[in-house]
Amino acid sequence: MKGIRRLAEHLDISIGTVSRALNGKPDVNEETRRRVLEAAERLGYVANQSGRALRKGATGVIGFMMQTGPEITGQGDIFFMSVFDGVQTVLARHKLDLVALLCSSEEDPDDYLKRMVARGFADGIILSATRRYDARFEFLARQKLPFITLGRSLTDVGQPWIDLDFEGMAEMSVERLVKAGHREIGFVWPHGDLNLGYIFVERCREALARHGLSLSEDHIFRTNPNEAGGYAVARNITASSRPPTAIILVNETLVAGLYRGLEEVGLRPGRDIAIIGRQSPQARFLSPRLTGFELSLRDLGIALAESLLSTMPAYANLYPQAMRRKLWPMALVEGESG
Amino acid sequence: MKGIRRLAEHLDISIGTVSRALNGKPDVNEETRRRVLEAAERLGYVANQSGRALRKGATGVIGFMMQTGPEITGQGDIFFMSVFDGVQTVLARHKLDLVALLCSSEEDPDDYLKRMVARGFADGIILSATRRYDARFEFLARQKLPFITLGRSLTDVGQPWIDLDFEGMAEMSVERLVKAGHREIGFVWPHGDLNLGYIFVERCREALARHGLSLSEDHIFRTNPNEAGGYAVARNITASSRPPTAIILVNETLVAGLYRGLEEVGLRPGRDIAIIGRQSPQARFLSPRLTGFELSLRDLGIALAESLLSTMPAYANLYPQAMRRKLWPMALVEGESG
DNA sequence: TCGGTTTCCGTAAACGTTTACGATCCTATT
DNA sequence: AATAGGATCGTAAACGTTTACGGAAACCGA
Repeated sequence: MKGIRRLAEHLDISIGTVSRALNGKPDVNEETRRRVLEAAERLGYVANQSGRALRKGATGVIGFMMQTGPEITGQGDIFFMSVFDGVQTVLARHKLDLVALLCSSEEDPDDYLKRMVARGFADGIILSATRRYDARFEFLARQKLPFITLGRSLTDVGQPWIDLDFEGMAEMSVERLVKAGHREIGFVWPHGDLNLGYIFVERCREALARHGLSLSEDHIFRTNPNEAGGYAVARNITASSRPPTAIILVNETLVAGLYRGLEEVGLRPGRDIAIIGRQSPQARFLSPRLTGFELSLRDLGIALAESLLSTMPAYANLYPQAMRRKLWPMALVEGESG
Repeated sequence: MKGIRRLAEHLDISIGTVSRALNGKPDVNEETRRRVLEAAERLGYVANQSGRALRKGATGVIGFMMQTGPEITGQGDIFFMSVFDGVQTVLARHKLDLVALLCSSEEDPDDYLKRMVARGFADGIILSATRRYDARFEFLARQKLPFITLGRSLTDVGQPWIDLDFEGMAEMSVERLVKAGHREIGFVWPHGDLNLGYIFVERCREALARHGLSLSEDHIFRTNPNEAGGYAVARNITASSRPPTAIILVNETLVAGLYRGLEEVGLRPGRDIAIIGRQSPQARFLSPRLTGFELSLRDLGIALAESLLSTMPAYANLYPQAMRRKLWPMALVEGESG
């Protein structure tokens, strides 16, 4: 005898009443409810996930899809750990759990998501690493599964999203560098089809144009979004026919490699070449100190969760004013690098 | 009409046969099986996770428990992404999926694990961030749930484990530094109750003793396992009454902060103070180059998965020779820091 | 031709919950 | 005292699978 049946037998009441008591239904005597809760606590009973999900059609789980593998796509590492923490503080209020759906680098993300959804794993999904065109959006919309994306895409099915304000970052970075006299500005654009790169470069191009400058293609340095990629950029800069005097990094994952590479070719950030990037726990301890954009990852996680819940029928009324779509602001923290 | 019933109706055969066909049972005509598989593919049918788990008592999911939050416990960031990738290559062979069970920094890990297990989430668990005494081991053993730990603990319930060879690292580091003439060696020990710190410091003490040296308590620098923690250590070193001439870091997460801190107090690694740590993607681009220990994270993940499977009745025969307990070797990669 | 196998498939029970429905008892009102 | 209505609980169906069991047809050897 297991599960709720055991608990019911132990208390000598029916399993229906036990279930109602545990789920806070109104039609159960308060004294009985107390007894049930007490016994459940003592026997360590927790409702079996599969049985409950099967009956209710809801799992109580929110999935955060992310890619695994040595070369992380776009955002780095500790980035997610902080966002998760924010998401969870919201989910915990509703007894929802967060799990990371880990798509192997060997599997197609679209296939992976399909499998997870068909399995009925999660009641809601958070998508990251959004691509220029992202079939996952359409798929989830067809499945009528609530989801939110961390990042935009040209594929738009009307779902809520939150994205970092790369537009603002582009404008401010260019503005700052031009004002400091730079005319040859380089842009580091990670390989892959992530949408953020397109947005960023495009807005940089516009900002340059406003000053009568044009963005030449050989000032766009495409590379891998990791330290090795940053290292490679340093070489490419010096090999360039018109070496840029300033570099803007849209990613935060490769700045350490870039620093190292620049040092090896005798360029010191802030003195010989200006660098503007993104702040991160790692970047805080670079030398010379990085000039870059910063944001609260935990708050971002909170906003993501609240927006997602606001699209889920069961929780929508609790978050009436949650933001549906938002460019998440980033603040420039001045260092010595540019 | 949904699920397997829809598929069966569509093919005009019984749901029993459909299920058998999909699950590769022998007693089904090959022609029928082909039709079923083809139709399933075309309609995008995947068995519902809850229904299947309820009936089979198995979920087809392996859980990897990890803590979230801005200060990661012990191992960093990209560390896990690489390990995951290794785990998944093994799991994929058996159509098992890996999910990360994300324990919020606000919740007690023991409680969290209990909830996840009671829910019946996973058929097997991989535990990381093992503590000096870890109640999770006993709990999982009582539940008879297969699990493996990445890390040891004084709590030992006979489960398989794989742990980095901190013993070897301690011995080799001390040996190398003593040979280079160092007599005052400092050790960075992250805050928290992770077991690895105890093992490491103890073995260092023994290695020192072999050379007639003793490890004085004020040469043990306890700090947070992140960059800020490394930064703080630099200050504490100079404030010490007998400043060490060499430092060994058991963690890989704080070396960047330490470098920065040392620079600010005018100490250059490799010239003014020796540093031995752990290699990582980030560390590869430090300057001066770090001397540190390196390992294949992907292979580690593969070994973890194979060992776990070998303890699960359904897969045990496939991995008869999987290692049950293993100190995972690390190789010293010489840099310029020590 | 006939009994015995094999091959294939349908039926129905089970997994652990939740919840609609109805039954029972009690209280209050007329 | 009769009745209405509320409070509380038990019963049983349903969720979507898998699988033990048994039956029907086909096949095979004597």
